[in-house]
Amino acid sequence: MAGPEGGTTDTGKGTLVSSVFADLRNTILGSRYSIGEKLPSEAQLTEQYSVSRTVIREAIAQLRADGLVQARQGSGVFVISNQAASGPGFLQVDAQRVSSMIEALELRTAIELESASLAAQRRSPAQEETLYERLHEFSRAIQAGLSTFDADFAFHLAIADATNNPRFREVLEMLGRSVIPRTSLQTGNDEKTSVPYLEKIQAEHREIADAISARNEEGARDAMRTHLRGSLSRYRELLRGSSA
Amino acid sequence: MAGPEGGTTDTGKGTLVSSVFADLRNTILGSRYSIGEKLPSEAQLTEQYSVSRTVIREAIAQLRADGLVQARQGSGVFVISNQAASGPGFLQVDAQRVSSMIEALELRTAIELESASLAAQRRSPAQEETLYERLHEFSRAIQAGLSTFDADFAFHLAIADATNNPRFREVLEMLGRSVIPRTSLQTGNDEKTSVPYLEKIQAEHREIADAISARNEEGARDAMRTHLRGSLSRYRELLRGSSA
DNA sequence: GTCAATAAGTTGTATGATGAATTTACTCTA
DNA sequence: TAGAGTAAATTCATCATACAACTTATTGAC
Repeated sequence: MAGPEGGTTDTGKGTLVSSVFADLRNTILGSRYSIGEKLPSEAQLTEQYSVSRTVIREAIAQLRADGLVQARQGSGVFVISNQAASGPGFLQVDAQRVSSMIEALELRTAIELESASLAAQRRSPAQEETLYERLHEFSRAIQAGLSTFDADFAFHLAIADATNNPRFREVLEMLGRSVIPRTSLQTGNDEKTSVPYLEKIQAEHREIADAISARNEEGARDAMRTHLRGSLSRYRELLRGSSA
Repeated sequence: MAGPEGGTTDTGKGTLVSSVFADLRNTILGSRYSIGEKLPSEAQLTEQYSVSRTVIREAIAQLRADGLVQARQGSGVFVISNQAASGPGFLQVDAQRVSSMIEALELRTAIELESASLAAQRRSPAQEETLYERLHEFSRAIQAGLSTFDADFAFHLAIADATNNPRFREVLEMLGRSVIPRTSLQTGNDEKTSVPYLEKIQAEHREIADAISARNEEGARDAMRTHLRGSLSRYRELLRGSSA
């Protein structure tokens, strides 16, 4: 077995297939691939997610069923659409529109407040440990000058897992990474990646983790609210800035 | 029945996976399985189509992406819908399993707490009016001896609308009516439809509406929590009862 | 430069094994 | 006999390996 690390999000509940599927789906819908572009090969994805080829193939089969990709034998898997075949209202966030991001973020706030509270009630020792491990990874990413993007999301997923209710992870994966300040929203982004800024985030994360660890429901909820309120206000600022 | 039968599309075009997928899909959409029915096991399907488990599993993965079936480890693969593209059934709740209902209800609690709070902040006068109208409809349904089912759900949707964030309605619709105690869960249901019980619900609803009307965020949140906590405990009781 | 043969890379399928969750059957007890 | 507890059988989830089929890049001869 290879180590339980790798690219993005793994450890947790739900099936591996659904995790990989959700992640790939978000990646595609988030326009991180352009139409016609080729996905990494199955072998590469196997590495990236640290799962077997079986899992990758089933996830891709689901993407195919959604009409997002098309596989060509001998050649590769290609993106043929980046729009959800959204029928009656799907939770698709338009990462280009700030207002859409704010809507999603409010929704996510709802989920995460309860998530933090439930996690404080129910976390297992193992889940507590995982939480701090994610915290540490975030720290390492800062020091290494790497993107904290995945580490941030992984931390929030770990909280969701600590509720022992797999639905919370599902919704979070569905909403994708819409909370996390993206450089994809052009915003002079220097500030967003500055070390002091990231360390503030890290401190907020620690606050949340500590409250969950102490089984302090109220504290966890409050710390999470503070954390997300920060993101929300930053987005609101963006919205004002762009319309002004 | 070995060999390439089982009905329709086989040899000829495309991959084996797409063949098997198309055939299974047609079978399900053609209502040859009823909702909740179990598909043949992977081993049986392997025999039936004379293909490997890999192919069967990928085909089933696609059916899952289409929201037609749901796989339960250790149990089997079950049909959960026989309608095509009736929405990207993601957060499909298995109404047959009480545990699944509880999971969904916890999720819904998260949404509705925030929803009530935001509604208290932002409701327009028109939305306030709508809220009381729904309340009234619920009342009328009780007196008429009709089902309060739709009225109940409509009330909650009205709150979601009062947040002025359309996502809240989307999620609520997605989760469906899973909060509302269903007679579909066999439960001697007489109690559930009794007038005193319904009037208690109605009183709780009024409490919520009043708090939103008064722009009392905390109050709205608390009233909603009380309301949903009731449903949750009723389900928990069911769970204990059925396992005993 | 052209073209055919070859090599390397990628998806499609098959097979066997192990783990985890659930259901069913059975045994033992009171 | 009834019931509880356990053992065994099912069934999906995942991993690992192997080979076939197809595409693309490379090579070598002319």
